[in-house]
Amino acid sequence: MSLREAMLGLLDDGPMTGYEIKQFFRNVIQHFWSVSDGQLYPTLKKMHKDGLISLEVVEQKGTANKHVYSITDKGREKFAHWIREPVIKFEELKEPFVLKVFFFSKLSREEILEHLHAQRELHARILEEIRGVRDTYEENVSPYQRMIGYAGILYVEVRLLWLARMIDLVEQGQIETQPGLYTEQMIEVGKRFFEEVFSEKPSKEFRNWLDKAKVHLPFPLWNARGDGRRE
Amino acid sequence: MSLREAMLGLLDDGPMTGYEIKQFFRNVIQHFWSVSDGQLYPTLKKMHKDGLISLEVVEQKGTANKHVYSITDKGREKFAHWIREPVIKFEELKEPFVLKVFFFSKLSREEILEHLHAQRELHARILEEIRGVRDTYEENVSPYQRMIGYAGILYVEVRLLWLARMIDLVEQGQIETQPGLYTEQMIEVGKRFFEEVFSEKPSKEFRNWLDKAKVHLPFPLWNARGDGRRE
DNA sequence: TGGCACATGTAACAAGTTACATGATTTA
DNA sequence: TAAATCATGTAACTTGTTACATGTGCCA
Repeated sequence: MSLREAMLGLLDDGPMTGYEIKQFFRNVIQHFWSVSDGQLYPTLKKMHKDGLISLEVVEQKGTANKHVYSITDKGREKFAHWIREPVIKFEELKEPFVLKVFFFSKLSREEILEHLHAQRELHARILEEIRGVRDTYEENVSPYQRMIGYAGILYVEVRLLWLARMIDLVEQGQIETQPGLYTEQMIEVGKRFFEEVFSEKPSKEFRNWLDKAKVHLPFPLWNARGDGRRE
Repeated sequence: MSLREAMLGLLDDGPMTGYEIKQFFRNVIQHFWSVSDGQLYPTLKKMHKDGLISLEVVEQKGTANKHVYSITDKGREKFAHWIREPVIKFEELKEPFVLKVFFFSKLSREEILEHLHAQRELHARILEEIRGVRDTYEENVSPYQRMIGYAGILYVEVRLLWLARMIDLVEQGQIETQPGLYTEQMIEVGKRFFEEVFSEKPSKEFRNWLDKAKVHLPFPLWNARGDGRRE
């Protein structure tokens, strides 16, 4: 559980109520890390019981009393230890959608396209939302936190690219759905796709295809200015 | 839980023992989806109890008896329903390492670099392993399964790029670690980095930087042939 | 007058990890 | 002779989800 550590990190900058923490998760790190009430409040309670945070109840008229939590020395120590612990585990691509792709050969072309289009629309929507969050909070976060926002956008764009390419292949009938079928052509097509993504000079056809697929590169993210220079 | 569905999908192609399923997870989809014994065997047992799979015990001398499972009509129906269900949930970046980056402003430059270098080495190692798996199994999987392999490589490469860039910024002192500090310079630097990643013509300096950072673009993955054409 | 913002929770369940347990055969 | 492979599991625990519960004040 890193939720405990995430909350300790927030409380390290000053006292907060559960509701305020909840709002932070909902507004600022929405698509990167969400928490349910059913996890948040019991976790705070347990952290209090364990002496990681202290509690001050602020009486309110009309609505439930505010529970203002502050980090304790023990909590600060726990956080300091956690943040320095090396990360040795690789995060897997353990996503239900990817698992469905794994078994796509069991579906018809129409069913596959339905899945792919729905997934593309989902990601396009999320991308807009992430950009909105970035625009709203960009000036209030640390440079590292900004790097996470950029990474999120980059990941979603890469996913959109992958989806758009699969849609294209399926629509053109270049992926055969017979189980276990292996076509030389498919490998060629797949290799060339990934070859172009990061190539120095993507071909004109590839750029046209990107437009057609509605993948917007270069993105609004970096407001391409075309001067081609770096720091 | 999609483990149940993953196993139904495998058993749909023929009977397997728990051990064989375990080997499949370990060898073929290692870095994409791993399972522990403590989850695999009890899940199979529960699926059998629920009538999704049937069991035939094959007696063995010397070692534990083999439990050969086959999919039932009920299981096939369940799988057919699951694979057609639309995916409406966006997968979050809920990774402990990313959370640590979120709080990097609480660490010293040296501690940050230690984290970043360790993470880069981890990902470089995983990339080699994924490539090894791909080379071994490429000809035995469906085109869709191959697309997942490519996606995995692409994701790890993007992560490596992100890490290399952060290392560079921190080493050059372009990210200040004072909490909450906001520098115009940092935003410029960050924007330009992401501008170049997908640009039509990355600058020579950027390409040199990629070499220095040991991010191999174009990668061995697509064995760039330089003819610049598409199908 | 219906819903949203505020503010906190519980209970039941599902999913997943870790450590432990057994025991023969094969390979280094 | 140590350890890896084959082959199965249990028990305790952690983490996370979903649905439900309570109640005021404010805005359209």
